[in-house]
Amino acid sequence: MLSGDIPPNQSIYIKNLNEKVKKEELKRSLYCLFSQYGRILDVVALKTPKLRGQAWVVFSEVTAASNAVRQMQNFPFYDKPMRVQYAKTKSDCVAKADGTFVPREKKKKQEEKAEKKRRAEEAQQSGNANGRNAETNGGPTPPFRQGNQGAREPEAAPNNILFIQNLPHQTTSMMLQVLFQQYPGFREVRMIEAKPGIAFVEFEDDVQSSMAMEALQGFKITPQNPMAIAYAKK
DNA sequence: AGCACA
Repeated sequence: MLSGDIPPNQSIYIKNLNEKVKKEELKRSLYCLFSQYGRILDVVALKTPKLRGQAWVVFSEVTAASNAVRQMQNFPFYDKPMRVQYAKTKSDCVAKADGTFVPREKKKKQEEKAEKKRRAEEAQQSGNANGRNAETNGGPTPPFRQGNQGAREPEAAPNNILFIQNLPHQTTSMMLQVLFQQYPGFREVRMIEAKPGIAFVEFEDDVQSSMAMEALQGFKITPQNPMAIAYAKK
C-alpha cells in the first residue's frame, strides 16, 4: 500500500509543506483545500523546529480522510507537492468528543503552567478557528445574494476571467490559487492591494472559468464569507 | 525527514 502501513484514521498527516507560509494562513488554506472532502473538525500546525512543514487535518469521517489521502497526494501547494498520509494517532479534538481524552503529562514545567492557565479559562465558549462552523462549509453552497438587493447588477456575460467578492480581508492570492488551481485551465489570481475583499481569477477560456465558478460558488473561507463569484466585466 | 494538539 502506498500510504505505508498506517491504518485509516479520520485525521490526516501532511508533510512537505512550504515552511515559509505563516501558520495562520497555512491552516486557513488547508482548511479551504480539504473542506471539499467533508466536514473538518480541526486543523493543527505548529512552527516548532520539530514540527514545521507538517500539519494535521481532522475530518469528522474516516471516508473523507481516505478520499483526501488518495486525491490530494502530491497536490502542488505553495509550490511544493504535499505528501498526505493517515495520522498515526487519534487527534485530541476527537478524543475530547468521544470522552477518551486524557491530558498528557510528559511535558516540562513551563508548559504545564501554560496549560493550567488555559484550564482556568475553560468556562468560556467553545469552538476554534475552523472547528464547529465547518458543518456550514461541507461544500459549496448556493449562489450568494445579499447586501445591495435593490440595485442588482445584471449578470455579466461569460468571461474567462472571474470576479470574486466577499472575501475575508486576510485572503491572499496564494490561498485563492490553492482553491482555483484545482480546476483545469487555471491561469492566475490577481488581487489589488488597495481593494481588499475582491479578486480576479483568470482561466484559459470561459468554459473552464464557468466550471470553477460552479464548483466554488458560495465557498466559505470563513463561515461569514461565502464567495460571490461572477464573470468579470469585459 | 520530521506524528501533535500553546
